Amino acid sequence: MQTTDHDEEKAIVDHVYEALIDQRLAPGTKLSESAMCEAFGVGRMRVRRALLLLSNRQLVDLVPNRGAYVARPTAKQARDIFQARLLIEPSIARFAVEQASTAQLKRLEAHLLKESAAHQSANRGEAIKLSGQFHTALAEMAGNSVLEHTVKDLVTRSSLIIGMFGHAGVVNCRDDEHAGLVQAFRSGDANLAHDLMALHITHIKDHLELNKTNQPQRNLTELFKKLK
Amino acid sequence: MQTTDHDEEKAIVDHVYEALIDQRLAPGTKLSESAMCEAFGVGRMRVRRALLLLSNRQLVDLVPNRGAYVARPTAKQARDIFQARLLIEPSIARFAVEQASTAQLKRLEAHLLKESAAHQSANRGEAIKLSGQFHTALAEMAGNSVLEHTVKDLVTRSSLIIGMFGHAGVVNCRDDEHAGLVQAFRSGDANLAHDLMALHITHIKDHLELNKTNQPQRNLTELFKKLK
DNA sequence: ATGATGCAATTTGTTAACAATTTTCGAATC
DNA sequence: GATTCGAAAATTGTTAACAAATTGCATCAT
Repeated sequence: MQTTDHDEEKAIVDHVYEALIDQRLAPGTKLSESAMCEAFGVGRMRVRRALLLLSNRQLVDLVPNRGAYVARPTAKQARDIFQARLLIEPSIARFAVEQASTAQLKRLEAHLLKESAAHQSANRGEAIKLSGQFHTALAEMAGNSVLEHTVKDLVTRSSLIIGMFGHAGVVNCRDDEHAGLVQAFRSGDANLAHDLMALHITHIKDHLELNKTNQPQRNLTELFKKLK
Repeated sequence: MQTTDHDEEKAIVDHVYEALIDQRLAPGTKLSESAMCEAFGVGRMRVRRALLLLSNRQLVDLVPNRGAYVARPTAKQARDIFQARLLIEPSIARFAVEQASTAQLKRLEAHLLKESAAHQSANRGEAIKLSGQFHTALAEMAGNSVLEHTVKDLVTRSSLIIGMFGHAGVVNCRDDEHAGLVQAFRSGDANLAHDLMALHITHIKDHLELNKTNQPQRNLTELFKKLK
């Protein structure tokens, strides 16, 4: 299978997803065409199409004549997203337990180990990245491509939400809750996995400050840096 | 607020959604750029971007150097889609009952009347259109934009699935089941709406023939093989 | 007829130039 | 010093020409 045309922009989109999950791209960040062209070594058309796809997933705001900006979810959107996650992901966990092969379970265990290590070594960046990937990994294991893509979008947008509404210093997922979920996998208890996931998502949501007046912009931190 | 740039291609995308739900665009239909340009009276770029967005929602297959074709869901995709609908839409129905304003309820009643009329007058095209819209209308009423968009995609893809795997002459939704749902709305019984929706989706799915040998294509090549 | 071959015509993909808008920055003014 | 204005620069949006691939069709040979 030769490299088709769409692979390049798919790669761009995937890289942006990853950067968002890892919280390396903050809400409101401008994604200028020239910068993207340089970053990925691609023509303007490819960048343009990638940005269109990202905006279609509501990860990027495309402002006419002003360019592309990493989306800044509203409190309402945040509530909708977590309501959706609370509806979908517990069942994902259930399906994943029911469908998991031993190889998949093994990979999940390995993932959890890396995640715990990152937490213990206070490697915040790595911890954020791995805890986001935990949820998408489960969605893959459930074996339903529709739910997998939906959850991937929701998890990615959740990273933006945490960037907008999370307290400073608080990591998005507590790894011990992930550990509990993996334990449910080991014992093959689908119902337990379901309930633990529901609890887990509720906890993530409860650590947000959605009622805080719509934070105008968090870019203030960046502005302060520049003032220095 | 003036008409922005993206409105045009958004309009194209919306029109295609509608045509797919109404089953006026069959799976496999070629959507050539020139034809689309003519149909919507826009430049090639707009068409191109609209097709990219549709392919991103898996409603269109973009084949390199060969153009865009209305997607032909596989049996696996069909199962995934209905599993997702069975997971999401009953809760949508519950939320909708809980959130519905009297104005919304009134519109739903009006919709049901039109739907019944279309059924009784054997207006197949109109009946298909309205029964598809019933589900998206409920998703709107639930007040969650994430779930609304997700359901809209799933319902649209379901129309393609019915075009692929449904028996000839069978309409996708039975209007009496929609009537039952509206009755649950009248009585404000959210749990009943939940269960009726679950039943309803199960019925739709059960009327498909997903196990039938993956209808490769009712294309001419397949017919030629059979003639031989 | 059937199938293969090659050339034209069509269709899709890409690039680059051009147009329109916004942003930047400095000078002029108060 | 702050503000306003305007032109230059930078950025985004659009168009059109060009390149590449596929399709259609006529021709030819079997």
